[in-house]
Amino acid sequence: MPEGHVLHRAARLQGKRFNGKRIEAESPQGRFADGAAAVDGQMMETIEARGKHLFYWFESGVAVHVHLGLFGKFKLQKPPFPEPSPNARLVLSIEDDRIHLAGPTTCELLTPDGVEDVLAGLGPDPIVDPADGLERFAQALSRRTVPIGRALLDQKAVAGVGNVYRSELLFMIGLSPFVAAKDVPHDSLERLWKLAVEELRAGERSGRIVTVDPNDVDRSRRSDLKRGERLYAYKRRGKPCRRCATPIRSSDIDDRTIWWCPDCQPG
DNA sequence: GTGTCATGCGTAT
DNA sequence: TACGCCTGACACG
Repeated sequence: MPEGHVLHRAARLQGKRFNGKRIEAESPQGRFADGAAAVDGQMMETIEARGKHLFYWFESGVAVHVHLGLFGKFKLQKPPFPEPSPNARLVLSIEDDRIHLAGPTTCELLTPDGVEDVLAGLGPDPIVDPADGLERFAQALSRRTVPIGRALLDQKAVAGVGNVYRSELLFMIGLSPFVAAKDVPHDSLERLWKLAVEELRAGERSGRIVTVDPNDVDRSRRSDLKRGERLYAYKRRGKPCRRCATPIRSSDIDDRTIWWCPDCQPG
């Protein structure tokens, strides 16, 4: 589930194990062989996430930049380590832990300047910039005529929100995805930002996206929610809205599907 | 077994 | 706007 929370969680959990350790790096698949060779045997200094991007910083000052795209996945493995699958782009090992990365859109070696270039293309990250991000978020949207549902996927407006969160956040504040971004009232943008902060944080902590209020599904605790009970709108086309029972609708904006409740999100 | 779809995004047209 | 890239889960027969 590679929206921003996944990368922040990976940075935290992997960092706990790997920071300050000398690592072995290899690319069984071969497509990152040169990069793996360049960092093999180096000390891992820190692991940082920003939006949907992850950076492994090494003692020589270079960074490995990973973007999972739609398919990429990390696995954390413990000894005895299984044979790396042949499609593993990158495997980072220390004595007691191993990071196994397969299917990323991006896995590249960058200089600090290269990292700066990536970061320059990103807007505020709700997890990194909870307090001062709102102003930049609102500014980025203030002149955009595109629908808010589309603008939320623009990583330059807000870094880390993906297709699940955009449907869920808009449902939660009762805003139609089709309103032009520039026409969204400031107090709605503020609620949207604050909710993004809360929800991405919750996702980072739990490792899954759960937006429903337990009262809306008749369960006592969020963590008890089963698959299919955790979201309000995403992938629920035709199913009754959890708040008003109107069938959830879906449509495409720029070739990505968005789901919404026509009654709770008028417009 | 085969086909479809997906939590993303860059590039070409 | 369309396509390509990359993998895995699931529906269907």
